[in-house]
Amino acid sequence: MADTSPPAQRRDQALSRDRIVATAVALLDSRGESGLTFRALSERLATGPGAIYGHIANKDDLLTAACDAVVAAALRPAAAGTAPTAPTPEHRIRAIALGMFDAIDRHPWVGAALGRGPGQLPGVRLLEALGGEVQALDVPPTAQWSTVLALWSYILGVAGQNAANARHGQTLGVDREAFLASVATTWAALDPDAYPFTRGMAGALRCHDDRADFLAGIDLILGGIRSQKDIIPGPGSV
Amino acid sequence: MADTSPPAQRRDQALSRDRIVATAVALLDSRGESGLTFRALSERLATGPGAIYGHIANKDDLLTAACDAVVAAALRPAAAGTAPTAPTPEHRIRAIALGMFDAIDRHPWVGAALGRGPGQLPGVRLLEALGGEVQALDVPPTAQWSTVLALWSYILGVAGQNAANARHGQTLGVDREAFLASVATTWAALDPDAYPFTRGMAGALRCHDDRADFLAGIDLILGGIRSQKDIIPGPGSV
DNA sequence: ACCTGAACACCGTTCAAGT
DNA sequence: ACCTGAACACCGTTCAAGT
Repeated sequence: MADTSPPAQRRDQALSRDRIVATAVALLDSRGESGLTFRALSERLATGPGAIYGHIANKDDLLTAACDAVVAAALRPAAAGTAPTAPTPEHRIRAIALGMFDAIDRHPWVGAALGRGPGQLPGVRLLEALGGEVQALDVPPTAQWSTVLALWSYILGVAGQNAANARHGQTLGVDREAFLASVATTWAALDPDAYPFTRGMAGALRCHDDRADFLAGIDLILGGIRSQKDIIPGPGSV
Repeated sequence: MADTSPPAQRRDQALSRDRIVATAVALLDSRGESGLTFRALSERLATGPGAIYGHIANKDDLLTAACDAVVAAALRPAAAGTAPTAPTPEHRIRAIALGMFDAIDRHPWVGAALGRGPGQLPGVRLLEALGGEVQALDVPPTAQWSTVLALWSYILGVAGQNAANARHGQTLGVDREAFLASVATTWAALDPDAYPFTRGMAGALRCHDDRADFLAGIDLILGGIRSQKDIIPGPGSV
Protein backbone atom coordinates (compact mmCIF):
# COMPACT_ATOMS: atom_id res chain seq x y z
CA MET A 1 0.00 0.00 0.00
CA ALA A 2 1.21 3.44 -0.95
CA ASP A 3 2.14 4.80 2.44
CA THR A 4 2.44 8.39 1.30
CA SER A 5 2.49 11.32 3.63
CA PRO A 6 -1.04 12.66 4.35
CA PRO A 7 -3.32 9.56 4.43
CA ALA A 8 -1.87 8.62 7.76
CA GLN A 9 -5.04 7.47 9.53
CA ARG A 10 -7.19 5.40 7.21
CA ARG A 11 -9.27 2.64 8.69
CA ASP A 12 -7.48 2.14 11.93
CA GLN A 13 -7.21 5.82 12.77
CA ALA A 14 -4.98 6.53 15.68
CA LEU A 15 -6.74 7.86 18.73
CA SER A 16 -6.49 11.62 18.94
CA ARG A 17 -8.03 14.32 21.08
CA ASP A 18 -9.94 15.70 18.11
CA ARG A 19 -11.39 12.35 17.17
CA ILE A 20 -12.42 11.69 20.77
CA VAL A 21 -14.06 15.10 21.09
CA ALA A 22 -15.88 14.78 17.76
CA THR A 23 -17.20 11.38 18.79
CA ALA A 24 -18.25 12.78 22.16
CA VAL A 25 -20.23 15.54 20.42
CA ALA A 26 -21.96 12.97 18.23
CA LEU A 27 -22.78 10.85 21.26
CA LEU A 28 -24.14 13.83 23.20
CA ASP A 29 -26.25 14.89 20.23
CA SER A 30 -27.75 11.47 19.72
CA ARG A 31 -28.12 10.22 23.28
CA GLY A 32 -28.07 13.30 25.48
CA GLU A 33 -25.95 14.15 28.48
CA SER A 34 -26.48 10.86 30.21
CA GLY A 35 -25.44 9.05 27.03
CA LEU A 36 -21.86 10.27 27.23
CA THR A 37 -20.00 7.50 28.98
CA PHE A 38 -16.40 6.43 28.78
CA ARG A 39 -17.59 2.95 27.97
CA ALA A 40 -19.97 4.03 25.19
CA LEU A 41 -17.37 6.43 23.87
CA SER A 42 -14.58 3.87 23.81
CA GLU A 43 -16.90 1.41 22.09
CA ARG A 44 -17.58 3.87 19.28
CA LEU A 45 -13.86 4.48 19.05
CA ALA A 46 -13.17 0.75 18.98
CA THR A 47 -10.87 0.88 21.96
CA GLY A 48 -10.88 0.40 25.72
CA PRO A 49 -12.19 2.93 28.22
CA GLY A 50 -8.72 3.51 29.60
CA ALA A 51 -7.28 4.59 26.27
CA ILE A 52 -9.16 7.88 26.37
CA TYR A 53 -7.23 9.03 29.40
CA GLY A 54 -4.13 9.33 27.26
CA HIS A 55 -5.71 12.33 25.54
CA ILE A 56 -8.30 13.67 27.96
CA ALA A 57 -7.79 14.47 31.62
CA ASN A 58 -11.24 13.45 32.89
CA LYS A 59 -14.92 13.74 32.15
CA ASP A 60 -15.08 17.44 32.93
CA ASP A 61 -12.28 18.07 30.47
CA LEU A 62 -14.10 16.01 27.87
CA LEU A 63 -17.35 17.90 28.34
CA THR A 64 -15.63 21.27 28.21
CA ALA A 65 -13.81 20.28 25.03
CA ALA A 66 -17.03 19.07 23.40
CA CYS A 67 -18.75 22.28 24.45
CA ASP A 68 -15.92 24.38 23.09
CA ALA A 69 -16.10 22.70 19.70
CA VAL A 70 -19.72 23.81 19.38
CA VAL A 71 -19.29 27.28 20.88
CA ALA A 72 -16.23 28.09 18.77
CA ALA A 73 -18.15 27.16 15.62
CA ALA A 74 -21.20 29.16 16.70
CA LEU A 75 -19.18 32.29 17.41
CA ARG A 76 -16.90 32.12 14.40
CA PRO A 77 -19.21 33.56 11.71
CA ALA A 78 -20.74 36.15 14.00
CA ALA A 79 -17.54 37.44 15.53
CA ALA A 80 -15.17 37.39 12.59
CA GLY A 81 -17.72 36.78 9.86
CA THR A 82 -16.86 37.16 6.21
CA ALA A 83 -19.85 39.39 5.61
CA PRO A 84 -20.33 41.99 8.34
CA THR A 85 -24.09 41.76 7.95
CA ALA A 86 -24.67 43.60 11.18
CA PRO A 87 -23.86 47.29 10.92
CA THR A 88 -24.09 48.36 14.56
CA PRO A 89 -22.79 46.91 17.83
CA GLU A 90 -26.37 46.30 18.92
CA HIS A 91 -27.09 44.28 15.82
CA ARG A 92 -23.91 42.34 16.30
CA ILE A 93 -24.75 41.57 19.92
CA ARG A 94 -28.10 40.24 18.75
CA ALA A 95 -26.31 38.15 16.12
CA ILE A 96 -23.90 36.73 18.68
CA ALA A 97 -26.73 35.92 21.07
CA LEU A 98 -28.85 34.29 18.38
CA GLY A 99 -25.87 32.31 17.16
CA MET A 100 -25.45 30.91 20.64
CA PHE A 101 -29.17 30.28 20.98
CA ASP A 102 -29.34 28.34 17.73
CA ALA A 103 -26.25 26.30 18.56
CA ILE A 104 -27.73 25.38 21.93
CA ASP A 105 -31.03 24.59 20.29
CA ARG A 106 -29.22 22.08 18.10
CA HIS A 107 -27.00 20.80 20.94
CA PRO A 108 -28.98 21.29 24.16
CA TRP A 109 -26.30 19.66 26.32
CA VAL A 110 -24.08 22.66 25.57
CA GLY A 111 -26.26 24.70 27.88
CA ALA A 112 -25.32 22.50 30.81
CA ALA A 113 -21.67 22.21 29.83
CA LEU A 114 -21.29 25.97 29.44
CA GLY A 115 -22.44 26.52 32.98
CA ARG A 116 -19.66 24.36 34.29
CA GLY A 117 -15.98 25.14 33.98
CA PRO A 118 -16.11 28.78 35.01
CA GLY A 119 -13.31 30.70 33.42
CA GLN A 120 -12.90 27.99 30.81
CA LEU A 121 -12.52 28.56 27.11
CA PRO A 122 -16.14 28.18 25.94
CA GLY A 123 -17.40 30.81 28.34
CA VAL A 124 -14.46 33.07 27.62
CA ARG A 125 -15.15 32.98 23.89
CA LEU A 126 -18.63 34.35 24.50
CA LEU A 127 -17.35 36.88 27.02
CA GLU A 128 -14.82 38.13 24.52
CA ALA A 129 -17.31 38.39 21.67
CA LEU A 130 -19.73 40.36 23.84
CA GLY A 131 -16.94 42.45 25.36
CA GLY A 132 -15.77 43.78 22.03
CA GLU A 133 -19.26 44.93 21.11
CA VAL A 134 -20.01 46.46 24.49
CA GLN A 135 -16.84 48.51 24.12
CA ALA A 136 -17.97 49.55 20.64
CA LEU A 137 -21.24 50.62 22.23
CA ASP A 138 -19.30 53.29 24.13
CA VAL A 139 -20.30 51.97 27.52
CA PRO A 140 -18.09 53.78 30.03
CA PRO A 141 -15.12 51.64 31.12
CA THR A 142 -16.29 51.35 34.72
CA ALA A 143 -19.59 49.85 33.57
CA GLN A 144 -18.23 47.54 30.89
CA TRP A 145 -17.58 44.58 33.13
CA SER A 146 -21.01 44.46 34.72
CA THR A 147 -22.69 45.13 31.38
CA VAL A 148 -20.93 42.28 29.62
CA LEU A 149 -21.55 40.05 32.60
CA ALA A 150 -25.27 40.80 32.47
CA LEU A 151 -25.55 39.80 28.83
CA TRP A 152 -23.38 36.77 29.45
CA SER A 153 -25.34 35.61 32.50
CA TYR A 154 -28.63 36.03 30.69
CA ILE A 155 -27.47 33.97 27.71
CA LEU A 156 -26.11 31.26 30.01
CA GLY A 157 -29.34 31.27 31.98
CA VAL A 158 -31.46 30.67 28.91
CA ALA A 159 -28.96 28.08 27.71
CA GLY A 160 -29.20 26.22 31.00
CA GLN A 161 -32.97 26.19 30.84
CA ASN A 162 -32.96 24.83 27.31
CA ALA A 163 -30.63 22.09 28.45
CA ALA A 164 -32.90 21.25 31.38
CA ASN A 165 -35.95 21.17 29.14
CA ALA A 166 -34.25 18.86 26.68
CA ARG A 167 -33.01 16.60 29.46
CA HIS A 168 -36.46 16.33 30.98
CA GLY A 169 -38.12 15.82 27.61
CA GLN A 170 -35.72 13.00 26.91
CA THR A 171 -36.30 11.45 30.34
CA LEU A 172 -40.01 11.50 29.66
CA GLY A 173 -39.39 10.21 26.16
CA VAL A 174 -41.34 13.05 24.71
CA ASP A 175 -40.70 15.94 22.32
CA ARG A 176 -40.52 19.63 23.18
CA GLU A 177 -44.15 20.36 22.38
CA ALA A 178 -45.47 17.54 24.52
CA PHE A 179 -43.13 18.50 27.31
CA LEU A 180 -44.31 22.13 27.32
CA ALA A 181 -47.89 20.91 27.24
CA SER A 182 -47.27 18.83 30.34
CA VAL A 183 -45.75 21.81 32.17
CA ALA A 184 -48.67 23.96 31.07
CA THR A 185 -51.10 21.42 32.46
CA THR A 186 -49.24 21.39 35.79
CA TRP A 187 -49.31 25.17 35.93
CA ALA A 188 -52.99 25.35 35.07
CA ALA A 189 -53.69 23.15 38.06
CA LEU A 190 -51.87 25.40 40.56
CA ASP A 191 -53.68 27.07 43.42
CA PRO A 192 -55.26 30.22 41.92
CA ASP A 193 -54.75 32.20 45.10
CA ALA A 194 -51.08 31.42 45.51
CA TYR A 195 -50.08 31.36 41.84
CA PRO A 196 -52.34 33.68 39.84
CA PHE A 197 -49.63 34.88 37.46
CA THR A 198 -48.15 31.47 36.63
CA ARG A 199 -51.61 30.00 36.14
CA GLY A 200 -52.46 32.75 33.73
CA MET A 201 -49.27 32.14 31.79
CA ALA A 202 -49.93 28.42 31.26
CA GLY A 203 -51.57 29.24 27.94
CA ALA A 204 -48.75 31.51 26.81
CA LEU A 205 -46.28 28.75 27.64
CA ARG A 206 -47.98 26.34 25.29
CA CYS A 207 -47.58 28.43 22.17
CA HIS A 208 -44.69 30.74 22.87
CA ASP A 209 -41.64 31.19 20.68
CA ASP A 210 -38.45 30.44 22.64
CA ARG A 211 -36.29 32.28 20.19
CA ALA A 212 -38.44 35.41 20.14
CA ASP A 213 -38.63 35.45 23.94
CA PHE A 214 -34.88 35.06 24.14
CA LEU A 215 -34.35 37.98 21.79
CA ALA A 216 -36.86 40.07 23.74
CA GLY A 217 -34.68 39.61 26.80
CA ILE A 218 -31.57 40.67 24.89
CA ASP A 219 -33.43 43.74 23.69
CA LEU A 220 -34.47 44.58 27.23
CA ILE A 221 -30.83 44.56 28.32
CA LEU A 222 -29.78 46.55 25.26
CA GLY A 223 -32.51 49.04 26.07
CA GLY A 224 -31.18 49.30 29.59
CA ILE A 225 -27.67 49.96 28.31
CA ARG A 226 -28.99 52.66 26.01
CA SER A 227 -31.01 54.37 28.70
CA GLN A 228 -28.10 54.20 31.13
CA LYS A 229 -25.96 56.11 28.67
CA ASP A 230 -28.65 58.77 28.38
CA ILE A 231 -28.30 59.61 32.06
CA ILE A 232 -25.45 61.87 31.11
CA PRO A 233 -26.55 62.68 27.61
CA GLY A 234 -23.63 63.38 25.34
CA PRO A 235 -24.01 65.65 22.33
CA GLY A 236 -25.09 62.47 20.60
CA SER A 237 -27.30 61.49 17.74
CA VAL A 238 -30.55 59.55 18.10
CA MET B 1 -32.97 17.14 81.16
CA ALA B 2 -36.55 18.34 81.39
CA ASP B 3 -38.41 16.03 79.03
CA THR B 4 -41.51 18.17 78.69
CA SER B 5 -44.32 17.79 76.21
CA PRO B 6 -43.03 18.92 72.81
CA PRO B 7 -39.98 16.67 72.55
CA ALA B 8 -42.13 14.07 70.86
CA GLN B 9 -39.43 12.73 68.56
CA ARG B 10 -36.35 12.37 70.71
CA ARG B 11 -33.77 9.88 69.68
CA ASP B 12 -35.68 7.53 67.46
CA GLN B 13 -37.57 10.05 65.32
CA ALA B 14 -39.71 8.44 62.66
CA LEU B 15 -38.54 9.04 59.13
CA SER B 16 -40.49 11.78 57.39
CA ARG B 17 -40.16 13.71 54.15
CA ASP B 18 -39.41 16.92 56.05
CA ARG B 19 -36.70 15.33 58.12
CA ILE B 20 -35.12 13.79 55.03
CA VAL B 21 -35.21 17.10 53.16
CA ALA B 22 -33.80 19.05 56.09
CA THR B 23 -30.96 16.56 56.43
CA ALA B 24 -30.33 16.76 52.69
CA VAL B 25 -30.05 20.55 52.91
CA ALA B 26 -27.56 20.23 55.76
CA LEU B 27 -25.55 17.69 53.81
CA LEU B 28 -25.52 19.85 50.68
CA ASP B 29 -24.46 22.88 52.70
CA SER B 30 -21.60 21.10 54.41
CA ARG B 31 -20.34 18.81 51.67
CA GLY B 32 -21.58 20.30 48.40
CA GLU B 33 -23.53 18.76 45.57
CA SER B 34 -21.36 15.69 45.33
CA GLY B 35 -21.77 15.11 49.06
CA LEU B 36 -25.47 14.35 48.75
CA THR B 37 -25.66 10.58 48.51
CA PHE B 38 -28.37 8.16 49.52
CA ARG B 39 -25.80 6.31 51.56
CA ALA B 40 -24.47 9.40 53.35
CA LEU B 41 -28.01 10.65 53.84
CA SER B 42 -29.29 7.38 55.28
CA GLU B 43 -26.29 7.21 57.57
CA ARG B 44 -27.11 10.63 59.02
CA LEU B 45 -30.70 9.50 59.39
CA ALA B 46 -29.59 6.29 61.09
CA THR B 47 -31.38 4.10 58.60
CA GLY B 48 -30.76 2.16 55.38
CA PRO B 49 -30.52 3.73 51.91
CA GLY B 50 -33.70 2.00 50.79
CA ALA B 51 -35.82 3.58 53.52
CA ILE B 52 -35.66 6.98 51.86
CA TYR B 53 -37.59 5.75 48.86
CA GLY B 54 -40.64 5.46 51.01
CA HIS B 55 -40.84 9.25 51.16
CA ILE B 56 -38.91 10.49 48.15
CA ALA B 57 -39.33 9.37 44.55
CA ASN B 58 -35.71 9.63 43.45
CA LYS B 59 -32.67 11.85 43.62
CA ASP B 60 -34.15 14.50 41.35
CA ASP B 61 -37.15 14.73 43.61
CA LEU B 62 -34.88 15.02 46.64
CA LEU B 63 -32.84 17.80 45.07
CA THR B 64 -35.92 19.71 43.99
CA ALA B 65 -37.41 19.42 47.46
CA ALA B 66 -34.18 20.63 49.10
CA CYS B 67 -34.03 23.50 46.65
CA ASP B 68 -37.64 24.40 47.30
CA ALA B 69 -37.07 24.57 51.03
CA VAL B 70 -34.42 27.25 50.48
CA VAL B 71 -36.25 29.15 47.75
CA ALA B 72 -39.53 29.25 49.66
CA ALA B 73 -37.75 30.71 52.68
CA ALA B 74 -35.88 33.25 50.54
CA LEU B 75 -39.02 34.46 48.83
CA ARG B 76 -41.28 34.53 51.87
CA PRO B 77 -40.20 37.85 53.43
CA ALA B 78 -39.82 39.61 50.08
CA ALA B 79 -43.10 38.48 48.52
CA ALA B 80 -45.44 38.65 51.47
CA GLY B 81 -43.19 40.50 53.88
CA THR B 82 -44.48 41.83 57.13
CA ALA B 83 -43.00 45.23 56.43
CA PRO B 84 -43.43 46.31 52.81
CA THR B 85 -40.11 48.08 52.90
CA ALA B 86 -40.06 48.46 49.16
CA PRO B 87 -42.50 51.08 47.97
CA THR B 88 -42.40 50.53 44.20
CA PRO B 89 -42.55 47.42 41.99
CA GLU B 90 -38.99 48.15 40.87
CA HIS B 91 -37.76 48.16 44.44
CA ARG B 92 -39.63 44.98 45.14
CA ILE B 93 -38.14 43.27 42.08
CA ARG B 94 -34.70 44.26 43.34
CA ALA B 95 -35.57 42.89 46.77
CA ILE B 96 -36.78 39.58 45.31
CA ALA B 97 -33.66 39.28 43.19
CA LEU B 98 -31.34 40.09 46.07
CA GLY B 99 -33.18 37.66 48.32
CA MET B 100 -32.52 34.93 45.78
CA PHE B 101 -28.92 36.01 45.34
CA ASP B 102 -28.23 35.92 49.05
CA ALA B 103 -29.91 32.56 49.49
CA ILE B 104 -27.83 31.11 46.66
CA ASP B 105 -24.74 32.68 48.12
CA ARG B 106 -25.39 30.78 51.33
CA HIS B 107 -26.45 27.59 49.53
CA PRO B 108 -24.59 27.55 46.22
CA TRP B 109 -25.97 24.15 45.22
CA VAL B 110 -29.39 25.78 44.89
CA GLY B 111 -28.15 27.44 41.73
CA ALA B 112 -27.66 24.05 40.11
CA ALA B 113 -30.85 22.55 41.50
CA LEU B 114 -32.97 25.49 40.34
CA GLY B 115 -31.82 24.99 36.77
CA ARG B 116 -33.15 21.46 36.80
CA GLY B 117 -36.77 20.51 37.13
CA PRO B 118 -38.24 23.00 34.67
CA GLY B 119 -41.75 23.88 35.62
CA GLN B 120 -41.15 22.64 39.15
CA LEU B 121 -42.14 24.43 42.30
CA PRO B 122 -38.91 26.31 43.13
CA GLY B 123 -38.75 27.95 39.73
CA VAL B 124 -42.46 28.66 39.77
CA ARG B 125 -42.21 30.47 43.09
CA LEU B 126 -39.71 32.89 41.59
CA LEU B 127 -41.73 33.23 38.41
CA GLU B 128 -44.81 34.08 40.44
CA ALA B 129 -43.02 36.62 42.62
CA LEU B 130 -41.58 38.39 39.59
CA GLY B 131 -44.82 38.11 37.65
CA GLY B 132 -46.82 39.99 40.24
CA GLU B 133 -44.38 42.88 40.22
CA VAL B 134 -44.07 43.05 36.44
CA GLN B 135 -47.85 43.34 36.27
CA ALA B 136 -47.69 46.10 38.85
CA LEU B 137 -45.16 47.80 36.63
CA ASP B 138 -47.89 48.23 34.01
CA VAL B 139 -46.04 46.23 31.39
CA PRO B 140 -48.55 45.59 28.60
CA PRO B 141 -50.06 42.10 28.82
CA THR B 142 -48.51 40.92 25.55
CA ALA B 143 -45.03 41.73 26.86
CA GLN B 144 -45.47 40.40 30.41
CA TRP B 145 -44.43 36.84 29.68
CA SER B 146 -41.18 37.69 27.91
CA THR B 147 -40.36 40.37 30.47
CA VAL B 148 -40.78 38.04 33.42
CA LEU B 149 -38.91 35.33 31.59
CA ALA B 150 -35.98 37.71 31.00
CA LEU B 151 -35.67 38.55 34.69
CA TRP B 152 -36.12 34.91 35.60
CA SER B 153 -33.53 33.64 33.12
CA TYR B 154 -31.02 36.23 34.23
CA ILE B 155 -31.41 35.32 37.89
CA LEU B 156 -31.11 31.62 37.08
CA GLY B 157 -28.06 32.30 34.96
CA VAL B 158 -26.24 34.07 37.76
CA ALA B 159 -27.37 31.38 40.18
CA GLY B 160 -25.96 28.68 37.96
CA GLN B 161 -22.64 30.46 37.71
CA ASN B 162 -22.40 30.85 41.46
CA ALA B 163 -23.06 27.14 41.82
CA ALA B 164 -20.36 26.32 39.29
CA ASN B 165 -17.88 28.60 41.02
CA ALA B 166 -18.57 27.02 44.37
CA ARG B 167 -18.31 23.51 42.94
CA HIS B 168 -15.00 24.26 41.31
CA GLY B 169 -13.66 26.02 44.35
CA GLN B 170 -14.54 23.01 46.44
CA THR B 171 -12.95 20.62 43.92
CA LEU B 172 -9.78 22.66 44.12
CA GLY B 173 -10.12 22.81 47.88
CA VAL B 174 -9.84 26.53 47.80
CA ASP B 175 -11.99 29.49 48.84
CA ARG B 176 -13.78 31.95 46.58
CA GLU B 177 -11.00 34.53 46.61
CA ALA B 178 -8.30 32.03 45.70
CA PHE B 179 -10.52 30.56 43.03
CA LEU B 180 -11.16 33.93 41.40
CA ALA B 181 -7.45 34.67 41.58
CA SER B 182 -6.69 31.46 39.69
CA VAL B 183 -9.21 32.33 36.98
CA ALA B 184 -7.76 35.83 36.77
CA THR B 185 -4.29 34.38 36.30
CA THR B 186 -5.56 32.12 33.51
CA TRP B 187 -7.24 35.06 31.80
CA ALA B 188 -4.17 37.26 32.12
CA ALA B 189 -2.20 34.60 30.25
CA LEU B 190 -4.59 34.51 27.27
CA ASP B 191 -3.43 35.48 23.78
CA PRO B 192 -3.67 39.30 23.69
CA ASP B 193 -4.68 39.31 20.01
CA ALA B 194 -7.50 36.80 20.39
CA TYR B 195 -8.76 37.84 23.83
CA PRO B 196 -8.06 41.53 24.43
CA PHE B 197 -11.25 42.20 26.37
CA THR B 198 -11.07 39.21 28.68
CA ARG B 199 -7.40 39.84 29.37
CA GLY B 200 -8.18 43.39 30.32
CA MET B 201 -10.92 42.22 32.67
CA ALA B 202 -8.68 39.84 34.62
CA GLY B 203 -7.96 42.62 37.10
CA ALA B 204 -11.62 43.56 37.48
CA LEU B 205 -12.44 39.91 38.14
CA ARG B 206 -10.09 39.79 41.08
CA CYS B 207 -11.74 42.52 43.06
CA HIS B 208 -15.26 42.71 41.78
CA ASP B 209 -18.39 42.57 43.89
CA ASP B 210 -20.64 39.71 42.76
CA ARG B 211 -23.65 41.18 44.45
CA ALA B 212 -23.20 44.65 42.97
CA ASP B 213 -22.65 43.19 39.51
CA PHE B 214 -25.76 41.07 39.89
CA LEU B 215 -27.81 44.09 40.85
CA ALA B 216 -26.36 46.09 37.95
CA GLY B 217 -27.75 43.45 35.61
CA ILE B 218 -31.18 43.64 37.23
CA ASP B 219 -31.09 47.41 36.85
CA LEU B 220 -30.19 47.07 33.18
CA ILE B 221 -33.26 44.94 32.60
CA LEU B 222 -35.43 47.27 34.66
CA GLY B 223 -34.07 50.15 32.60
CA GLY B 224 -35.00 48.28 29.46
CA ILE B 225 -38.52 47.72 30.73
CA ARG B 226 -38.87 51.42 31.53
CA SER B 227 -37.57 52.56 28.17
CA GLN B 228 -39.81 50.09 26.37
CA LYS B 229 -42.83 51.64 28.02
CA ASP B 230 -41.68 55.06 26.86
CA ILE B 231 -41.99 54.02 23.24
CA ILE B 232 -45.66 54.89 23.49
CA PRO B 233 -45.43 57.53 26.17
CA GLY B 234 -48.54 57.67 28.23
CA PRO B 235 -49.56 60.83 30.06
CA GLY B 236 -47.22 59.63 32.72
CA SER B 237 -45.15 60.97 35.50
CA VAL B 238 -41.34 61.04 35.53
C1' DA C 1 5.03 4.85 23.72
C1' DC C 2 0.60 3.62 23.48
C1' DC C 3 -3.37 0.67 23.97
C1' DT C 4 -6.07 -2.96 26.59
C1' DG C 5 -9.47 -4.34 29.73
C1' DA C 6 -10.00 -6.25 34.25
C1' DA C 7 -10.44 -4.29 38.66
C1' DC C 8 -11.56 -0.72 42.19
C1' DA C 9 -14.39 2.30 44.61
C1' DC C 10 -18.05 4.29 44.15
C1' DC C 11 -23.09 5.57 42.54
C1' DG C 12 -28.85 5.30 42.39
C1' DT C 13 -32.24 2.05 42.90
C1' DT C 14 -34.67 -2.36 43.93
C1' DC C 15 -36.65 -5.92 46.62
C1' DA C 16 -36.81 -10.05 49.43
C1' DA C 17 -36.67 -10.52 54.14
C1' DG C 18 -37.50 -9.00 58.47
C1' DT C 19 -40.24 -6.33 62.41
C1' DA D 1 -47.07 -0.79 57.01
C1' DC D 2 -42.63 0.38 57.28
C1' DC D 3 -37.72 -0.32 57.65
C1' DT D 4 -33.40 -3.02 56.45
C1' DG D 5 -29.43 -3.88 53.85
C1' DA D 6 -27.62 -7.02 50.51
C1' DA D 7 -27.66 -7.07 45.64
C1' DC D 8 -27.93 -5.20 40.85
C1' DA D 9 -26.57 -2.53 37.12
C1' DC D 10 -24.30 0.86 36.34
C1' DC D 11 -20.59 4.86 36.75
C1' DG D 12 -15.43 7.35 36.39
C1' DT D 13 -10.91 6.13 36.90
C1' DT D 14 -6.62 3.36 37.51
C1' DC D 15 -2.95 0.35 36.36
C1' DA D 16 -0.64 -3.99 35.51
C1' DA D 17 -0.01 -6.37 31.46
C1' DG D 18 0.53 -6.57 26.81
C1' DT D 19 2.13 -4.83 21.88
